[in-house]
Amino acid sequence: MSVPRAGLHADTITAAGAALADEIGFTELTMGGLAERLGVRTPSLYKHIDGQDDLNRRIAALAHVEIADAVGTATQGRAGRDALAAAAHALRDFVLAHPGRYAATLGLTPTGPDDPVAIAALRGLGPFEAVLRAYDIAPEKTTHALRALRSVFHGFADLQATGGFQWSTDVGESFEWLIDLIDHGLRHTAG
Amino acid sequence: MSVPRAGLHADTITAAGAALADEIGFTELTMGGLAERLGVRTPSLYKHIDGQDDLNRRIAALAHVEIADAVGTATQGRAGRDALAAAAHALRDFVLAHPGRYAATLGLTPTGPDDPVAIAALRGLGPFEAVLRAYDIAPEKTTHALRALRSVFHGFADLQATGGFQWSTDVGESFEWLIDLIDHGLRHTAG
DNA sequence: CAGGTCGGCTAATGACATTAGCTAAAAGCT
DNA sequence: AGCTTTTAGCTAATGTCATTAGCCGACCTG
Repeated sequence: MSVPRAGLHADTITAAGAALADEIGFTELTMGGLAERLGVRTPSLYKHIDGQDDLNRRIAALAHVEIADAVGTATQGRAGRDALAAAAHALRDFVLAHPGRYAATLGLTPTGPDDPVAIAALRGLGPFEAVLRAYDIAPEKTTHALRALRSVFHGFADLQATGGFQWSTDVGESFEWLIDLIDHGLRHTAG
Repeated sequence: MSVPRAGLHADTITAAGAALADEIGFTELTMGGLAERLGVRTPSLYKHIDGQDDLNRRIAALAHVEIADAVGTATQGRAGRDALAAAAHALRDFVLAHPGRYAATLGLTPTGPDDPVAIAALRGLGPFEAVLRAYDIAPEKTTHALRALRSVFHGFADLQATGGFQWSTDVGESFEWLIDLIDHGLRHTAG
């Protein structure tokens, strides 16, 4: 029986899993479905990844890195409200374009400081830190501001992605309003 | 064979499911585990609820109602920054005390306008609307402000519940700082 | 081309949700 | 009380999924 090799690798599998999750939803992602997508039998995946939890964490880490890249490039050469808006839009666009891999980042408890997910998540903070630099935030308050930014944008992106906004008023307009809210807040809470 | 009835009801099952989810985590909640907790065989649950998805939605609806109650009572007789802080703390306390049922509210797409989950979620907005009343928000901007509040507090609560804050600075302090940020933002974005 | 590693495979197991169909407990009626 | 009807438990069976064990040929190295 001839069984030519498929040339799989952990990264290929992760990328395919992320893409499939974007298509059918993260919760619908199964090992069997992913294997089929890759033209391979389910157990073959276990030669490269350690099971579904490992796959989920790899997808989450990938998403964190991609988000960091997107927000980073979006804010290049911008400052203040400009940078804030660019970062917010980049994150929101990412979530709308890739709801599956974004969902993978939620509800994951890091296993430890050396967890790839934790590392990627930390790296993802860099661009947001850069956005804050243009505001007059006391150094010891930077952590608070960082957490605030993360909360706000993830909260909005998440609620939109999961259909939390049922009523009719334009969501994009609400998003702009939220950016103004944060911009004003950052200016006046700096002290 | 004598089989005395257990006296189950959809509401009892929902309550037990919510409690169990708080203990072991929402994603670990299974029909079998819940049945065992209730001293009953798994298929018996199907006489009262329509399966796991139905159970999840019932738990989510319960959580929405409970959150609305908690935030509502917490903000009674308060206004402005006081009310804002009370609402934020009530929500955060709820999420920390009941992570399982809170998780049930996330990632659920409402099936329609008559979905109990959607109705409960809408009712959950009332208390937040009340908080906004003390701020000088133009009526046509109320929706934006409401969405902003929801995004901010859910974002923070969620990140904390799922361990998104890995580093050391006191989270409670960050929370107070966030409340100030929103308070200032609401005052200065009102126009 | 001989040998070893390793990536595919089939087969088996076990957890889980769900459905079908039985039976006895409760509830209602005369 | 006795009879009937409804219904809430049950056992048994099915199907989906993740995971493990173990085989065997493909590829690399000499």
